[in-house]
Amino acid sequence: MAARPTSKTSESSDKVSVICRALRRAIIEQALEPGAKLPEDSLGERFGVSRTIARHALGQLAAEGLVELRRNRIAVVATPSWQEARDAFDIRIQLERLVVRQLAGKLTKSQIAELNAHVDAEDRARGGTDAASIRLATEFHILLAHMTNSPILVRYVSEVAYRCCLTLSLYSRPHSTECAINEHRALIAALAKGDEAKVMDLMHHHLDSVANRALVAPTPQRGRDLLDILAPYADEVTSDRVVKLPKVARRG
Amino acid sequence: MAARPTSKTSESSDKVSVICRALRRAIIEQALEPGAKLPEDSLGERFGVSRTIARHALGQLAAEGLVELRRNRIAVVATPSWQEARDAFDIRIQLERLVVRQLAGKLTKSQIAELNAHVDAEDRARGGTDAASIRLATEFHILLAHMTNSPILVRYVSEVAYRCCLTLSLYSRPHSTECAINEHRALIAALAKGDEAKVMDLMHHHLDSVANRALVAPTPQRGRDLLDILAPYADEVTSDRVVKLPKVARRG
DNA sequence: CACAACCAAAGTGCATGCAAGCTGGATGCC
DNA sequence: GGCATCCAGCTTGCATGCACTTTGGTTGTG
Repeated sequence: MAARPTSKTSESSDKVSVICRALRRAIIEQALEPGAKLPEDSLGERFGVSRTIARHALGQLAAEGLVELRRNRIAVVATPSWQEARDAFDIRIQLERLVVRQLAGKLTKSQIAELNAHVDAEDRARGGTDAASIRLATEFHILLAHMTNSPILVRYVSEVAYRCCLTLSLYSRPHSTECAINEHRALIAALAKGDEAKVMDLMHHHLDSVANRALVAPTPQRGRDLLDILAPYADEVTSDRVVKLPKVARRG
Repeated sequence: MAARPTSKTSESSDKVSVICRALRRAIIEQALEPGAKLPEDSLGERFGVSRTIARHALGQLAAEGLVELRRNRIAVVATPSWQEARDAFDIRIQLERLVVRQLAGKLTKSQIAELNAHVDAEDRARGGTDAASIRLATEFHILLAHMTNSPILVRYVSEVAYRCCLTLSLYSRPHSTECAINEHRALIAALAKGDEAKVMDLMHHHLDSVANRALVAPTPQRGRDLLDILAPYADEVTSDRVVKLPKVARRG
């Protein structure tokens, strides 16, 4: 039962994982929007490490699908397509059904208290920024996964939840997290009660409505497929002078 | 429509991904057993690259759960516990149910032909080494995942399938892959017929029986928790001189 | 003879340096 | 004026070098 120092499953060294955690959080709080550039030296300078470490961290995040690495190009925060977002949610639903199935009726009193405390925090954050709400809502699900004591499940649920988070910045309108809090409370109650089928259904519908609230329509306004976006404008290109391309300003 | 050169989603550069692929394959073919040491210099020397690249590759594989990285220690091929193996299979079942749900009745003729050809290859490999059989059986599932055209699903199914493969070397007896081939054929037939529920059930039971054939008993004879393994012998330690510790020979 | 401290070899942790590739603006040509 | 070309800079790709940690054998001591 040797106390495993810092290394979970992946997360090689300390400095690398610190940078990973920081970037992950920045991404899910939308401080770093999809498409934001992540040059190695800037990261290294900012975190007080060399490019080698920054590079390694970017590699890890790329493996998680949070950043995109292109050869000889600056790494950018990933920009999932609408379809990928929908797929991510479908996977997440299945994984989290597994989580609650394992947890139903098996939670200790202190665990239930912990969950309730977390939802209270979500409640308090309702007036604050969207970023905090989204992060807390995601962390609720990750907290659940942790309670399964299954490292693999924790890893996959975390990863896919972060990815879903990422899509929220892309396709979601603000203030779509409001009602999720009640659904979280309902989940806790059902978990405590211990009805497997019921709680799996609850989770399923909860995530499904989160997805539906988020992925309002398959119109990736800011999505990556700008060729398709520009298709409607293609006619006018030949006719008149084109308005200045609406190149999104990525950096303030 | 620039042809994306080699980079899929993760897999930063070429050299790194080459090493990753080679190691992955070596691991699932059991050329590298769980616990096998993977020193950075040896890898670098073997693949003709510097430690930097070998290190990066190890980082990626660690992110996939195939190798374990411990600070200041030589990286080793991962040694999942029995419980982790069971969890991996549970996750895999859910993910692959998703795969066949998306695929049921939507496969083209050429895709079905491709699947049949693969199973034929599995059949031919039946006389050969276990390693080849296991690899082909795993690749059948990954091939299915690819046909969903969902990069995320491909990634997760591949990862978890490799992890399951890894556990096969740990807990499975040889020749447990025999009957899987028929189940693969049944899956293809059901997919072609297009009955979603039926095919999901088939996949569920197929993977469940693979898991049951593989994870024969929760007795990790070669598992990592050697403290538990030695527990029964602890009594004798005090009484008589101990026989030479059965330290498993990891390297030929 | 058993045990503890010590030390050299091996291996990782990380930074730096140099070569190669991409980006974007300036230059020259039509 | 419009367009292709070229060049400078920035950024990544990768190897090497040094410091630190672990390891396992050796030596000294009770």
